[in-house]
Amino acid sequence: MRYFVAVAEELHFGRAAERLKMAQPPLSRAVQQLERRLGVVLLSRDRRGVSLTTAGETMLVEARLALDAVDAAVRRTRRAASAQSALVLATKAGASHELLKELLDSYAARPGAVEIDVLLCEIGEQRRLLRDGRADVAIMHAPFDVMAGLDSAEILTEGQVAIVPASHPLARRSSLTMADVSDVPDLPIARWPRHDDTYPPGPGPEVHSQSQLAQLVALGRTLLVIPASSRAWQWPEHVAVPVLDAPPVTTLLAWPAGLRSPALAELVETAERWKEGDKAQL
Amino acid sequence: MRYFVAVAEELHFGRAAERLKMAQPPLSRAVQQLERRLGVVLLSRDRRGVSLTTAGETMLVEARLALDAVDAAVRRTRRAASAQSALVLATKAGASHELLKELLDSYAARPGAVEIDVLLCEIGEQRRLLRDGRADVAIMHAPFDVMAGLDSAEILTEGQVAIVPASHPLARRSSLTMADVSDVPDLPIARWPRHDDTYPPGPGPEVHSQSQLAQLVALGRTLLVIPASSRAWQWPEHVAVPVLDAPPVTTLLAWPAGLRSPALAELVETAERWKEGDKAQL
DNA sequence: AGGCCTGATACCCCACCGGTATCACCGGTA
DNA sequence: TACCGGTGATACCGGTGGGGTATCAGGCCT
Repeated sequence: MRYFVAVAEELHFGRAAERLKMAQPPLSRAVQQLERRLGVVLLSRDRRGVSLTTAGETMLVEARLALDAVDAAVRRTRRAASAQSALVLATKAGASHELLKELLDSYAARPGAVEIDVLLCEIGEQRRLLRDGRADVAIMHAPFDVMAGLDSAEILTEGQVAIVPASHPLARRSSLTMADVSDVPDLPIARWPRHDDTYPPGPGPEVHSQSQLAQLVALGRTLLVIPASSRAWQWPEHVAVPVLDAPPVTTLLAWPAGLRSPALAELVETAERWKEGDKAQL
Repeated sequence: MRYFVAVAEELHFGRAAERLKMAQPPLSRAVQQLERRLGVVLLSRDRRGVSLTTAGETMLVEARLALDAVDAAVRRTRRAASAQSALVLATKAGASHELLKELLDSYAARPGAVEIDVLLCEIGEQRRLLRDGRADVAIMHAPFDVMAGLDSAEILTEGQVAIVPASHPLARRSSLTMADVSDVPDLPIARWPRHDDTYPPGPGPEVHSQSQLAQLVALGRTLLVIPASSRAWQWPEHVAVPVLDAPPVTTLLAWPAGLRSPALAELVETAERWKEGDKAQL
């Protein structure tokens, strides 16, 4: 199955074999054997190249899930065996430090607390980390991250702010609307790749990592609308202006549905208690 | 991994080997090898028997998920290859016939409709069927069924009714409350097994299948609170009385998160359109 | 002390996986 | 049209490993 996925991704037996660090003939045979065992043709080998059949497409997505599940089993088991099973929490680099720090501190103060490793990842990568067992729980942001397939607990809901250069006219406003920021010619909003790795059309710069975006913001080349608590990116030469009608962003803890270990349950409970306390402060 | 799960479930190498239709020694070796590869002790072989270590417990749940995912890949791929990929819909035997029939009929009337196989299953079995690929979509009932890990679309929300023998005093009431039905000495509510196969305490009869329950209802030995549309179980000698403060039950379509095939998307859209039409009727 | 039941070990054999060498086929090109 | 580059398939071979049987080691009963 791993072999099939490699071939399906490369659409080329030679390159796939190279990636798998093996020779091409056994790879061909292995895929043929998989097809024979399933009784299904997964790849159509036309002259000049390979393409997926519809069954092959199903197999590709299902096989990825299955392989991730196997990886997850291995990783989580290893983790459960070693050093009193620390939890691994995945979070985007841009997420609020203060929020996370407070949460981790309150959790660490609990009697039965286990160690929590923080795993920084790129945007949109959390799902994958949870699925293949590299992480146990992630900080995510609704409505940006799709929560499908995950259980979650809300931590904080807040408005969003626009980050603009201090010298820009918009910086003098005390508040903005989406209409104000969506079509600023000299500060186009950056474009992220879609799931198929193509970019949506538009004037903004193409970015695929947080650091790229940070760079562009620092240069004053793009405008950013982010949750109010995500202040990590605020340079002195930039100003944060509330965007009144931006959809509120909810920060939440998310974990694979059904995999609520005792340690995780405690963390979630801490978060919920913290949230209550936070509300009381407001 | 399959071997480990068998041993972990039986907690006995001999019986596990028998179940796997193989001899005991290779099974022992295979499990040892898995432990060596993971670098983790999964089973503690004490004198007289086998028990799971904590790492073994994680492995058991993760391995089950992984094996199900592999099964799902095989099943869904096979299905995708054969007969223009029919959808398989899983539903409890007790769910409303009329609702399902209307839904299937409206879907079948659509131009691009594929065939839909209906798979009847026991209560609580739908998750498993979706997970291991025997079904693509299921009819479930919130709040009874936990939707974690699944995407879903609501079809219908309705109140619940109590099914009581026509001769019983409660049958003469035009409506009831939960307090009325929760503590009727001669009609105790049946008890279902929990996930660990033990039964909650209480006076009611223990049941583990729909047919058992149907039998008890027919005998007038238990009282039942079910969604108003689930009339399949209504015998002439029984009466359905609305229970005003019973939590409303929502019937919904559920499918594994993220696996929304085109055919499934059409079915969901049909359901949602049907729901709108239904509202208009009210 | 001896039988039993358990899981582990010893040893054997064949299937299968991976490697190398080579073929069959197609497309482009001179 | 003949050649060549490139692709995936086939032929064959060797070693690992998974499965089998026979047997051992240790704990618990009688």
